[in-house]
Amino acid sequence: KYISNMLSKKTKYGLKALTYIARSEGDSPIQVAVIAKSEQIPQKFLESILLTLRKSGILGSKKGKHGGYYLRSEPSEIKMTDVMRVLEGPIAMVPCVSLNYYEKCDDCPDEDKCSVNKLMLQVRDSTLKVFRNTTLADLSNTNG
Amino acid sequence: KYISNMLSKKTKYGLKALTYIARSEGDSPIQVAVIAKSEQIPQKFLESILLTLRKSGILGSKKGKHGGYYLRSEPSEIKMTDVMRVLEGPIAMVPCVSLNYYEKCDDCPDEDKCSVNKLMLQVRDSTLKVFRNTTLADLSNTNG
DNA sequence: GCTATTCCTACTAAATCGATAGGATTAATA
DNA sequence: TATTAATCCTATCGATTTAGTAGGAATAGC
Repeated sequence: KYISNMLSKKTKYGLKALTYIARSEGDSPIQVAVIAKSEQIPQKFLESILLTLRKSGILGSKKGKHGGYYLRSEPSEIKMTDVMRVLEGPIAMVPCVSLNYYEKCDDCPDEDKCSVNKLMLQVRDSTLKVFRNTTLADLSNTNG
Repeated sequence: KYISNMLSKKTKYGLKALTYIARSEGDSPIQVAVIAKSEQIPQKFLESILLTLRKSGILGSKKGKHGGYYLRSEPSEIKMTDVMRVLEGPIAMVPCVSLNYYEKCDDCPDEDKCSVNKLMLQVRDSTLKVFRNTTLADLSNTNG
């Protein structure tokens, strides 16, 4: 078995693109083609990802010539919890411990007695803590 | 999109089965059929899962009549890090932050400058912390 | 009106997941 | 020794998801 890559390419590309935009913050929007080339992301794929981010309200866009994408808030205001939920979906590893998308497991009569539930609750909490404490500003401040 | 269920059924079933075995600790091994029925897991699927756990050394088995599976260590000695690695694979969300299965990302020239890397490193560390601090004994002590 | 850009819909190849099928092997016991 | 009950092994399969690709419509600037 190869390495399981639990983070999808979509999310990875999305994070890289957001970081790129945050670093390029000027007055004019950034074009998909520019990001795609710089970050080595298939352009058409990136288009669809940025579209998702725009629909979720994280990015804004401008059409036509000299168009592109821009951040709708300051990087320091953009939390990873929001970004990850848009790109990757619920943060919980099982629906029965999800804050925003809770669902009962059909195979589990009693959650209080479920060992999986207890374990995954801890994982969710610790992951959430990281995402809540990290903003896009932290990502783009990576120095190099 | 439906709820993303990042934890596979395999892992979920495996954890439940291990918990069941830990709780039933007597002198005789536990049969697949018994666990499958009690935990509502497809028997044939469970067979393959327990086989994996046996091959990894977490479970032992006895063939033939009155055969079955048993733990090879005390529940308090069985760490979730090991169990999760066997069932779900590497704990890291991206190969480039994996302790045991490290691989460089082909699309990433410099890891030190990579924003995704830094974020996922934190997630890995916090998840690892949970798995290191939890043993099968903790799971089976869930009272009910 | 030309051109550069986002926006939208649909399709596809490959991989993975969640099983299922069918039997080989082994051990207890009558 | 024959029967039976269990693990062990290999192969297959349908459904879903992933990671794109294709093709063009809509829009804005010049």
